[in-house]
Amino acid sequence: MAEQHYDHQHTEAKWQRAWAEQETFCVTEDPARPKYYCLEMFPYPSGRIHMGHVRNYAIGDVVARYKRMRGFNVLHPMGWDAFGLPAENAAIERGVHPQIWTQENIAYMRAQLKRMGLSYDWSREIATCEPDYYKWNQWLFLEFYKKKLAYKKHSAVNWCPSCETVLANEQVEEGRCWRCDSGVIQKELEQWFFRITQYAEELLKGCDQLTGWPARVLTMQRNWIGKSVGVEVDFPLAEPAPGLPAIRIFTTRQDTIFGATFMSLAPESPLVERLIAGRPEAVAVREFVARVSRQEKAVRTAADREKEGIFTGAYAINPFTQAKIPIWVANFVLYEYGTGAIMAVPAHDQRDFEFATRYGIPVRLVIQKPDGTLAEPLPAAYEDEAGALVNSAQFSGLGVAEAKAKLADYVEAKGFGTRTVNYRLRDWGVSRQRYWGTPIPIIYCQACGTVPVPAADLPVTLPRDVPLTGKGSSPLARAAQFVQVKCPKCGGAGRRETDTMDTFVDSSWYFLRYCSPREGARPLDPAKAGHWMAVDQYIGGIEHAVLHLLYARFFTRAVRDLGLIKVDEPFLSLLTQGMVCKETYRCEEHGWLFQDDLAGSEQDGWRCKQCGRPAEKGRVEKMSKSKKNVVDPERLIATYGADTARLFSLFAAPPEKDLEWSDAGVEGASRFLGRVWRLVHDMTPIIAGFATEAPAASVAASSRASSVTIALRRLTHRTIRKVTEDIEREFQFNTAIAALMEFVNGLYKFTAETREAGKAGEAAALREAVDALVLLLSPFAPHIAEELWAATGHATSLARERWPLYDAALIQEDVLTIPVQVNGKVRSKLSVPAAWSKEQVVAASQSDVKVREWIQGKTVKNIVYVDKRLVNIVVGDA
RNA sequence: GCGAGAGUGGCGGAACUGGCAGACGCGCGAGACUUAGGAUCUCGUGGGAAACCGUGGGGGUUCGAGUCCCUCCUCUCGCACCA
Repeated sequence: MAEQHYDHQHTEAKWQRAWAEQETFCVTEDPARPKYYCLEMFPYPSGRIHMGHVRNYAIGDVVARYKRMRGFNVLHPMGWDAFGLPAENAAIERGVHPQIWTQENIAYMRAQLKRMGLSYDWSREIATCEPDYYKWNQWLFLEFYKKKLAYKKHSAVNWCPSCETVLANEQVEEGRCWRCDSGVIQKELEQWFFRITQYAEELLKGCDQLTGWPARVLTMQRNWIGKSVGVEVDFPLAEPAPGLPAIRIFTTRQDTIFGATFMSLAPESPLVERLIAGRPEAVAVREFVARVSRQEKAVRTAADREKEGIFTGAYAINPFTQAKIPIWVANFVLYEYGTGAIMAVPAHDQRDFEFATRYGIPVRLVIQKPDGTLAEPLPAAYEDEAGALVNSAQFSGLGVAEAKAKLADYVEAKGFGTRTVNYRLRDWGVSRQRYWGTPIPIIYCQACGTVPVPAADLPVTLPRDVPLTGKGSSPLARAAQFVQVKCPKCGGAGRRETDTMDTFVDSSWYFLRYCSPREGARPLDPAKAGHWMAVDQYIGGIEHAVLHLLYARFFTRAVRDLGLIKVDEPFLSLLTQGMVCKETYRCEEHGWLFQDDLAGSEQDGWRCKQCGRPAEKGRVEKMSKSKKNVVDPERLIATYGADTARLFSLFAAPPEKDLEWSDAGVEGASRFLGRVWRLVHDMTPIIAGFATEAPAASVAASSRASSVTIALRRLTHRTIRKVTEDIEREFQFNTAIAALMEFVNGLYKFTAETREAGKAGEAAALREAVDALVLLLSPFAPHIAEELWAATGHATSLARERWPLYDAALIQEDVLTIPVQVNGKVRSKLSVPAAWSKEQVVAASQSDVKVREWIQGKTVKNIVYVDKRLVNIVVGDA
């Protein structure tokens, strides 16, 4: 028999080879066709792909293949986010050079991705650790430096006192060093920054344009940028210090300024020292400041951290009440935000309230609730903005919103201060004291100072042999050959910057590089980037909702302002796929257990293979090595094939929701493909005589409109519509695949009947159905689809075929089933011609035997008719 | 605490604008073909003996509510001293 068993290994390898040899998915700019840029977040080459990758890239590949079939010229590239810490750890732990380790991983993972049958243009592959790529990181850095978008300043870094090293944020786990578990402290270092805050307002406003992004990602971006509109106000000192007549604060609640009964400074503020100099309080205050800044990050940032502070001995004057108010230092005031000093209004700010209560500072009510029920002493701060001002001189009686405006006017008119906007977004610190990253292209010269490496000297390549110990600061600092350099300006002795760039820099513009990946003179070819950008559909994990996406949006604007591209936003539409999860198992003796470490069964209970104790079934959690609930895609693909792996991960849940792993679900996906395989091969002899071209025409020509033909064609065209709409509507692949399953179930019924009849018209309609099935299946399971396409007599690759279109006329039913309700409960179902009018359907429903039982002896009060859908007869007692 | 999202059969999940709840898959049951089948094909499968009851609980709007409104509960994910 022709069908035999479906051999996925052979078939998948065969088509992967064919696609590669024919360069099926290589693209160039084509003015004749609309472009479509489909992009999935590129992976870190950690060694092997995981199920999250499978899902991410399966989703992206369906989009790319579907859009291609819809006539778009699709750019679908892939590459490697290849710089990063794990490579350095491998070097420290196993003595493998990061470059070797990375290259080997890339080679392995590339082969894995190829085995998934993903329709990438591999000729555009990039790896960020290659000098050809990171050269342009450096080039962009220098352009930013020219525009003062890159600058250097002192800043606090995470420091592990035991390892004596700087830690990246992601190496700090709950305030502790990931390696030795010591408490991480903050240490001041000179670091490079990108001035992302210059674009804060634009990045915020841009969110409104991103209609193709999930609302929650936009919310997270907006919150991260954190715009606050308020005023800065000077509070004069009661006894001005030399050169320090006043302390400037920032507030968004200027309406409460009459309630400011003290001030608080951040412990880090340099003003503290100037205020306490020569006072008896100085010693105690210094001690307090030292204690707070010595505190570990985890302790300092804990949510329930107790508010504490110390009085400086100095007083300020509230410019509105003229009251003399004490100046404190408080642990909860942030030096980095606003002016590092606040006016404290205990009646209307919970933090100030707690502080005031603890230290016996007066609480002054200045906003009264609309119902007037607030009375002193307050049990807690009233922070709500509903209400009116009281105890606020000429401003008393104003509503909060109005008072904010009037007080801001007043502050400006009197010269007390100015309206100000603050963002919680901070400039992006890009210096990393690591080896495996892009060297920052800067030289320090005794005579000339900070000197950028001339563009002609790029790239500054990473020296190959550098001892990596994980101790101390930048590894590059120990590479004398690298550090010692002539100053490009004066030729004198210079010293290279030894920090490397944050790897987020690499991923902030890689999507631009894909447009012209081998461009040698610039980071990108403006004509090509102009053609392809922006990315039409970006797909990746929600974990990048803030940082990566925000940095990429910033880079896009910065590169735009260098004149290289024209777009403002990099990603028009964003799909954040859910996590891949699986149940966990735990043994009280041996901890988390792999599936393979379990004995027993679901019914009889699971046991630990090692000790025989019962294994407790835990909750469904994100697949992770630590929980031992991972599934290796390689095994999955080897056993079931890439098509099954893809189909399962697309069918089990909608893309943006979490997906729960299920062995049975994989079986189901595999079984479905087997069903398709057998069905199509069963039909091949029947449909062989019918042209592969224009099946619809041959159906029409030979059809004598038998009921079988009509029903078959209706099923075919309904399926085309359903699958198309589900893909177009938010990529609902799970329901699209369900529709294909229904199609196949339906076709199985037709084959039995049709083989009996064997009429020409029906065979032609079957040809149409089978062709449609294979085409509709192809984005999801491309290998088996190609094989079936060829088996049914087609000479060309499916990948270049057009997506089928449905004929609306064929979808129409001629007989409808209308449920008839009595008082909202279904009592009967009517089969009526689709052409019937309301009156005809209503009349038929009232004469229906089953309906009559329910309306007999009752008064018909109302009849609701929903066109072509339902009748509801409302009756009451006679 | 604040913000967002979600609670539907034994399980994963369907149900676009209010209109037959449970598509599709898994699991389970029955049958067919078989030396055999954990393969394949067909049929059935929310609960209940039934009237009826069923989309986290309670209330409301409506001829009609999984869907809209109010309220409460639970879970998940973000942000958590940003003045």
